[in-house]
Amino acid sequence: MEVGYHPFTIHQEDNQNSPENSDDSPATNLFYDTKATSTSSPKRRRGTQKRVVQVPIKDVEGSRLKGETNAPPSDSWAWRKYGQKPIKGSPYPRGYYRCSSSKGCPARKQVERSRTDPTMVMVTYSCEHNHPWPASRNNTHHHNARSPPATTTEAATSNVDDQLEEELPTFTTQPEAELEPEPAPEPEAEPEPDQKFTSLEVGSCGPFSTTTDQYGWFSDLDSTSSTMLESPLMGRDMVEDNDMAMIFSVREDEESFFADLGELPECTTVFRRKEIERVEEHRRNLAPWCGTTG
DNA sequence: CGGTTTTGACCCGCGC
DNA sequence: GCGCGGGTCAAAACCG
Repeated sequence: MEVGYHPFTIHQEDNQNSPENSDDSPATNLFYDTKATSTSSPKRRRGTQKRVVQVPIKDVEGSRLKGETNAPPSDSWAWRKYGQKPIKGSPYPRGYYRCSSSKGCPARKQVERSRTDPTMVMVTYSCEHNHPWPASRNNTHHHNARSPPATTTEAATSNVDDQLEEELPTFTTQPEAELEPEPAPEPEAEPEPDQKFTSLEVGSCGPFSTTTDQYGWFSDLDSTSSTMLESPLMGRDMVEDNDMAMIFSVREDEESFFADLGELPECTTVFRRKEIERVEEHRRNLAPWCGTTG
């Protein structure tokens, strides 16, 4: 990775968004459901959680994938590409990646360049509910068998990760409260963490983790943003408490981006760090979103 | 040699 | 029922 996700926006989405809205409609873009998927189709995994991150392409360009239009933004996990598909209406293909950090890890991500803003890349992380993500490579570089991230763009991670590690999240997401109350045990989702991972914190759920440590992916992100946006749009049914449904980190210069979104402003709340800390403390009492092994 | 990427085929859900 | 589109599989190629 080059610089992690610097300016970024984070969304949560239902597992099955309208393809048409997958990335190019800002208004819809900012509204993503977090309901776990409940279809029975093997393709539509049950209880999957999704998070969408919008990453400026410039942060990604450094990673030159051979002719790759969607250089997958690097994060602290190892991903292996298992497919690529042209997306209707988009000049850019969508890349499908699966977590290679541990065996049987159901974590996936999709990388696709934004249609409306080719300078942005939409990264959709998905994880089965209650499935523990492998520990962020942030904390585990040394464990990985293939020392240098064998995958795509993650080659030059170390420095940035270390850097980011220091400015740990002053913000957090709040997914768990919105999740269906059912424990939803998913035996099949139980990963057999690779041996090499057994000594790691497998409890954290990667991009879906929720404590400072567990905010694995957030810790990968630059948290220099001074403004957080909450999107109550997640829906009350999913947000049973007053907890934040979601927090977007937005650089000031990106606020203009949101200003363009007609519906957004009226349904967003600006959070300051203090606010974030408060919420974060609150949310610590909540059950982890993607669950822990325990 | 092992892991990753590429890419066409296949499967499935959804809309008509 | 059919076609379309998205997501996944799997074999071959590629790479370190």
